[in-house]
Amino acid sequence: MTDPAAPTDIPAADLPAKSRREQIHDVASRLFSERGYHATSMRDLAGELGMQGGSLYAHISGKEDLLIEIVNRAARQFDAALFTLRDVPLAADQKLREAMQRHIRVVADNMESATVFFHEWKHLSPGAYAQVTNWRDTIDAFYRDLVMQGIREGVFRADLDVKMAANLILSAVNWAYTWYRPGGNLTPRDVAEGYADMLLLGLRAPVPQEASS
Amino acid sequence: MTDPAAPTDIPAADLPAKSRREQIHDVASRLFSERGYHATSMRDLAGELGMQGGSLYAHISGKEDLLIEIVNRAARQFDAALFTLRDVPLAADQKLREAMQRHIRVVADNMESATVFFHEWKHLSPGAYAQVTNWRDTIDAFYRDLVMQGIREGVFRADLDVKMAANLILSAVNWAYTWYRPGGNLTPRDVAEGYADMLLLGLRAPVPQEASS
DNA sequence: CCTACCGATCGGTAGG
DNA sequence: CCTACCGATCGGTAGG
Repeated sequence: MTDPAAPTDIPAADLPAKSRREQIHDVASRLFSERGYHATSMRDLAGELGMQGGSLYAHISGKEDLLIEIVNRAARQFDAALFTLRDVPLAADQKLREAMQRHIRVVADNMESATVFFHEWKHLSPGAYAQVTNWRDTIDAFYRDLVMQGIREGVFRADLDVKMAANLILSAVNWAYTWYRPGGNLTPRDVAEGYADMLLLGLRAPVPQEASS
Repeated sequence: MTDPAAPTDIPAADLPAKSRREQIHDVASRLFSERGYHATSMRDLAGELGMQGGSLYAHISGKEDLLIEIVNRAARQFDAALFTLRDVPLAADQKLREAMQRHIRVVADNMESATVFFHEWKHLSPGAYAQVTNWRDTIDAFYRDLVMQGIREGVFRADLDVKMAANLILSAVNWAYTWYRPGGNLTPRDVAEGYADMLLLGLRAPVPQEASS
């Protein structure tokens, strides 16, 4: 009948068998990002997975642990993307391009957990909350160091306010979680390159040099 | 006894008598911004005002009406700040400076309601939700028009992607709600001027023109 | 993973 | 603005 070599009962390559734990994590990311942490009930979550509310507790220890894991995993993705860049010998403008590209890619590839990360971390209990604020400080420091490097090397304007420049860069890459649409016509790379061009060169047209024609 | 002209029993100028309705609105803005809409109970709210949960309903008609009013009031502030600027005859770069200053001022002067606005509008029921998305579109359009004006006038680079430029500007002014601290050493004007300088001129140091000394 | 249940708390109302 | 209450729903557990 059908080709005996056809692997019809093997999961498609893009659908590797996910552990139940992983499925719960994914659905929680989606629901928390769409409705918010407190507006999502454990029964909502269980319903989407075709099980009863109480059954979730065979796989997880509590609602907050789900939030902690989503937030921590997002934080680790940003870490992995940026900190390998710290000591790469690139000029500051090139390093900024690369950092923005990686940063935006993490946001774009994880829109749901990024949204949870930015909106729901305030609802963590003190321990996990403190971890996130510390993490945020290290990301801020990464971009401030990058700006300082650029000034030191003469690649960036000497009169930049380091903190404000870092804030401006962070605004651009973080705010993407509010408007980026993964299926659209802009890749994360397009956004990062466009943003980096505008940030590095400015919006204003260059003053026309007296043309020597 | 005391100077009869001294208005000692008149509320201080900075503490005008606020209606109970207004007090509820203020406390709700604070609690919703700190804890989120769904994590704030009507009893929390009443407790901060020294009353019982049920008593709130003598002044308001429901929890969501509070959220709607906070969000709508914030939207109206942005409107009032930006739309009076639409037809002002300023060059695009100057208009951008002014718009950013006004936009950031609205955020800075209303940190709590701005936070509620950006985080909680998704929890509105369909009618109010649609109003907010429409409003967001008009703000986007304002900045896109501004960028287009600048390109048309030759003030901005001709190769700008209008949508991305508008997004970058919006990122800068909106993200301020996450880090600005009203008591700090930066006024909204400082932030707006610094951001506008960086956006207009770029972070990169000008290429050294062969000095004609 | 289900059934059945726990105490706690929710937004909101009735009647005063 | 309070007391007392409503039905609904919450996160989580026991026992299987």
